[in-house]
Amino acid sequence: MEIAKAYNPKEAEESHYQKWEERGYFAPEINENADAMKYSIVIPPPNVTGSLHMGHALQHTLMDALVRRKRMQGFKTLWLPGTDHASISVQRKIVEQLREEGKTPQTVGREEFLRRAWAWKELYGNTITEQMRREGASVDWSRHRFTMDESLSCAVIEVFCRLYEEGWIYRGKRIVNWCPVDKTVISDVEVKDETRKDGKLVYLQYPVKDSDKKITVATTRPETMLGDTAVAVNPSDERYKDLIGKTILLPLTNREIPIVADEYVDAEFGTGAVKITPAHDPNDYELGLRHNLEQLVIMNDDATMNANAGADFEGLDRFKAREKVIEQFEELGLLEKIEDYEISLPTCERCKNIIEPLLSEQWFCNMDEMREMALDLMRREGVPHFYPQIPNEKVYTAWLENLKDWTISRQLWWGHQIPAWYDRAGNVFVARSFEDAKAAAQNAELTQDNDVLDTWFSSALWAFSTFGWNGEVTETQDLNAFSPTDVLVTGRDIIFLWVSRMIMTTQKFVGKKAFEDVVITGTVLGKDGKPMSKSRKNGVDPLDMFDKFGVDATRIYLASIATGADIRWNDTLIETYRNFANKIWNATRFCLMNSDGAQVDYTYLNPKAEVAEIKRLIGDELIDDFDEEDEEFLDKVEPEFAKDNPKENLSIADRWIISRLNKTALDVNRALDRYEFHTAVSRLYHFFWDDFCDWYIELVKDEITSETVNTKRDAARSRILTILEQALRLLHPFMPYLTEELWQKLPNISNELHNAAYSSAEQTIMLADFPAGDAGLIDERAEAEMQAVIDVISKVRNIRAEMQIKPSDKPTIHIAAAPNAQRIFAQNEAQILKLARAESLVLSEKSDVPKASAKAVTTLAEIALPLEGLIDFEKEISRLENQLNKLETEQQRLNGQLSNANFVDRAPAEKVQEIRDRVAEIETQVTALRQNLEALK
RNA sequence: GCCGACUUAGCUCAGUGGUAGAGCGCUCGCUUCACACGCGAUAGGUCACAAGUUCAAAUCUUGUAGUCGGCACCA
Repeated sequence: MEIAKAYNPKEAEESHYQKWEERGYFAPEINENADAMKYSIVIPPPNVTGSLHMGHALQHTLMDALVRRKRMQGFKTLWLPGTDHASISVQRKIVEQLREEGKTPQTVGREEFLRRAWAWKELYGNTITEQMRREGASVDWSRHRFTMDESLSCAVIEVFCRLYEEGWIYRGKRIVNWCPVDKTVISDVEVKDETRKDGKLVYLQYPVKDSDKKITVATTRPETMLGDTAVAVNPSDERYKDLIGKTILLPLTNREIPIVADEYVDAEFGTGAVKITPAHDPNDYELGLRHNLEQLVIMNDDATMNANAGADFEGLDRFKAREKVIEQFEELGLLEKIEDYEISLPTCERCKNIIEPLLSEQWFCNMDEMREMALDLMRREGVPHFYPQIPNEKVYTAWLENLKDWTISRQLWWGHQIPAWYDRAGNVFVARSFEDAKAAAQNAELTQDNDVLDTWFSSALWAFSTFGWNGEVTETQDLNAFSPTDVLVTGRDIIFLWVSRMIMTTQKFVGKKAFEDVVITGTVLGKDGKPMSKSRKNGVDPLDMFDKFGVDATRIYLASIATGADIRWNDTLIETYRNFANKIWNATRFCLMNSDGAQVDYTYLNPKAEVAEIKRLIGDELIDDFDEEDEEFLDKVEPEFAKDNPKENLSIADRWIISRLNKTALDVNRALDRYEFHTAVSRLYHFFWDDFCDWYIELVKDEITSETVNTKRDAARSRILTILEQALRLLHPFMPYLTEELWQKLPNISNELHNAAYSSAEQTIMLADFPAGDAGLIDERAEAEMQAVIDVISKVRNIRAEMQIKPSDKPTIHIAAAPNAQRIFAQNEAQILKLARAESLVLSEKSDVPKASAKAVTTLAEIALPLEGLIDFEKEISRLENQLNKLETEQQRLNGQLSNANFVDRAPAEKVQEIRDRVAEIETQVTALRQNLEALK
């Protein structure tokens, strides 16, 4: 078989996804087992305006790994994809489009605006879904949902109406967060405080009427003084006591405003006197209500001043107005001072512009009932389980406990229009349809509320609206089959915006938990350690990474990040995994180049079958003496048995790699069960590279590449192929393309390797059974023996490197060891000679070699390489001293512990014994090294 | 102001009580018939600092410093 020398990701990425999708592997219906357990995840719906960024790539990688493993394990698996309609983003695009044509939303009207929005969504809305195909995301496209789909929209209407009818949703006039650029209100969670060191605190003097006194107030927003309707002081503040009840002549305006007393004012802070602007500040608003103050709105929706600000200011932008107010105060001699002041500015999370607190009539949702449901779920069942639990669970519950009403209306057109109608008198009729509203209004003439709902209002229903719940239909097959979902994988930034709200609404409307577990990923930071952003230009486009390193390398790199930890983007790390992909490719290439006469066949890998076969062969007369645990006995019968059964003849190396493989499989499964993706990746990386490539392939290489055709060689070829096949399956959830590409090339692959739930599907690694790992195949004896062999080879290599022995020089290796250790080395003589590049192996119980030898010790062996003429005695002495030093340091430390009576008395006996054993080992080695050194000196 | 996280090799990061780890980089040697995106061998760390608990602390407790995050406040 011709196979390229290096892995070319593009080739593999082109062909497989389409097949997987067309053949329905992503849909839960592929599962043929009627009793299969379900496994479901809903995707955090990306913005329909968006394109894939690193955060998506990370989250999708983790979700896909979870889903692919569960699918391979035979679960009826659904990963449901979708997009949300992103009110503000789309609105902004269409406004921009209109502006280029010299039009505005108002001139074209709502209908035309929405027509354009839908057209835009049709044209560009698939960008991200196409990119997800590139990622290899195994989502069920047949269940793709969009938040403005008809059924999901019905769900929104139903939920709004129910909450209204129950009194949770109401309309009212409040101070809200107004974004003057997007010209809409946004909710508290969409406001981001930005600390600015260059703020100014401006001290303004207000003259008191019928007095020559002035009151000084301080403000960071001087322009709002145009909307002041009072000055407040603390009632017990001696400085101002006599002024309470008097009147201020508000400069720059013709207005007179009262001086009021209120406990809210902190006499210690600033001047102790506060200007009150009820229509432009939440605290002032509350205070204004208490004192019955006028609420004077002085700004337009674009944050320019309106007529209430006075003719001098009308039309001016808020910041221009600020300058002008300061100038005029200065001219009037009423500007006391300006101080530098660190302030935190509320900014719009999306457009970064400064939010203006503004008095406005909006729809709100009181969350008290739903909040209690969510808190209750956490208190009683600990659901959802956050991964990592710290600090996410605490952040989540603390936020819920302090939850305020949610501003749900938006002054936008793209989205779910609020199902509220008004008659001419301004009476409101909330209803599921215009007809219902009209009936309720007794056929009065009605106009619908202009606003739409917050996009997050519909996203909040995602955990059940996606399964068909729409208010009218409240039970569907999918809802029963897949809800609650098993896990939600998302970013820290939307715990409040989305996760918590989804938990609350699902609890209230379906009476279920939305999901059991929540995995909170960290943030992928730019190379500068800051969050990636367009303005910083530190972003890394996942698609560029796919092109440069391949999808699989990018995926497994992302999965290698510790769960929940932030990671600084680093090209050299992704290169590691590109190299890893190439390593897998080449290991497979090697196996395939030597695969004549071989096939993937699990009967080659089962030492248990071997034992059973031995039992059968040795017959009845010996069966009574047979003991599986009796290693001596096995040693005796194995060679006999193997003579006739090359298929069942497992070497120590075979037993070792089988043991390592099964440990790996167990570890990978355990790690993924705990969402420790990085642990799983690390185990796979080191198993494949270190155990399989560096050792196993090298150990069996001679046998496999032998040109002598015989059953023994073919058995060895089959074994390595079978190990490889198992490794590919373990890697598949992280590296879907590479593993499918290679798996399909293996000989004797068929759907018989599938999990039982997929026996009719065409052969694909996607549906192969995921290795669970078999603790019974862990062979500690083989691992210890193999380790002894590896130690010897490593020590010899070390001597060779230090003594600068040419690769072509092949010394003789002398090993002094106990008889049973000698047996191990004898059994692996060929491998030791090859990997240590030696001519011959001499085994003995006692060391007896020429003085001109380089030496080393391992746990089980004393090694000597006679190097007549090659040895540099000085170098050898320092080499041995180096070894000795290390051992003696350890010896000292351990002896220190053992001589501590407290340790021996109080530490677990097991631990003490462990250390005693280790000391004994060290002593043997130290003695040998000392003797060697003596001999040299 | 409150709460929390982090500080480990030159760099980026794993590691929740018992011999300090990985990848990259550095040094040395290899065109060894899968792979130079490779192979082999080294070097490199008072685990931020201080005190405490413990037979034993990178790991638990407290404090200090620095970095970052969330919330509150923001006249």
